[in-house]
Amino acid sequence: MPELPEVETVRRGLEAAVVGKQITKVQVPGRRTVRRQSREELARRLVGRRITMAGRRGKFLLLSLDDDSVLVVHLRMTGQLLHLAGGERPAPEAHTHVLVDLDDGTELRFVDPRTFGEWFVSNDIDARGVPIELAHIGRDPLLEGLPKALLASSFAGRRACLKALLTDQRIVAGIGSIYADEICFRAKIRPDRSGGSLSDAELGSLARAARSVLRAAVASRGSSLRDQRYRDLAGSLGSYQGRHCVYDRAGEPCPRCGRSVVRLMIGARSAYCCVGCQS
DNA sequence: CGCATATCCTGACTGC
DNA sequence: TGCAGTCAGGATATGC
Repeated sequence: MPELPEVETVRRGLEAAVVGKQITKVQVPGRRTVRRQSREELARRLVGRRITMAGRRGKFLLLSLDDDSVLVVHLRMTGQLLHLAGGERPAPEAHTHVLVDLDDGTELRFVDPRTFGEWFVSNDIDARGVPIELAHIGRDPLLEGLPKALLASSFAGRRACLKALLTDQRIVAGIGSIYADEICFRAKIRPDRSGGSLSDAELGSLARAARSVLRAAVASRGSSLRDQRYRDLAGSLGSYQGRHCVYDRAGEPCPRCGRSVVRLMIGARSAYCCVGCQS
């Protein structure tokens, strides 16, 4: 659910709130959030470190530390990273799996009901500052752009449907279900088309649509759905949901042609589109 | 290799 | 009102 625009909004919040701060205490009550190392090891590697940079690659948050390691955080479906002001110490809400105290008296909390989210500390960082655990992640459309040629070479000969390819993080990093549907709508292409069937012009439209949808969504601080699960660091909702043209709008009129938006099933997953103006 | 499917998990919602 | 069933969809493991 948190996709590139939501994660970028959290990253910007982290940049303002925690960069330059030192970690003084780490508690990991959750059993599932830290999986690649022990909870004790994660805590040991964080305490005493200063946060030097807040980065992002696709849907992964990257907090660089002053010993050249990187704290990697992925929100997955329901993860929330919250920053509590100094002195503000309410009892942790349910499903709070990690608590990090900072030297300015503020605190970071990770809340994640479905426990799919993940934290780990990596020591193996490549020349771009990306942990080797994320080496398989593809191009980030905001950081590195999304040229038509990349889509053309990645989609050529592929039978898999466009939505599956757009959400394949090895090709393009950061697009999930919401933005895949919105990007396909803007590009006027059905999400159930096979990747290999797209024309050169359609690949161009898709690349342009991806850039403009993602940029607009970042400007609106991401999308908070009906469950209001996605919130930024301060707990505020995004507003891009008000601009969704098709996602979760089955039965409502297409804003472009007026025909009813439909929900397709691609595998076991939903895809929303307008069959009137997407082909 | 490509592609589809199952899996992890909780909470919101639906229908009886 | 309660309760079973369904859906949500991130990434990864598996089966073919």
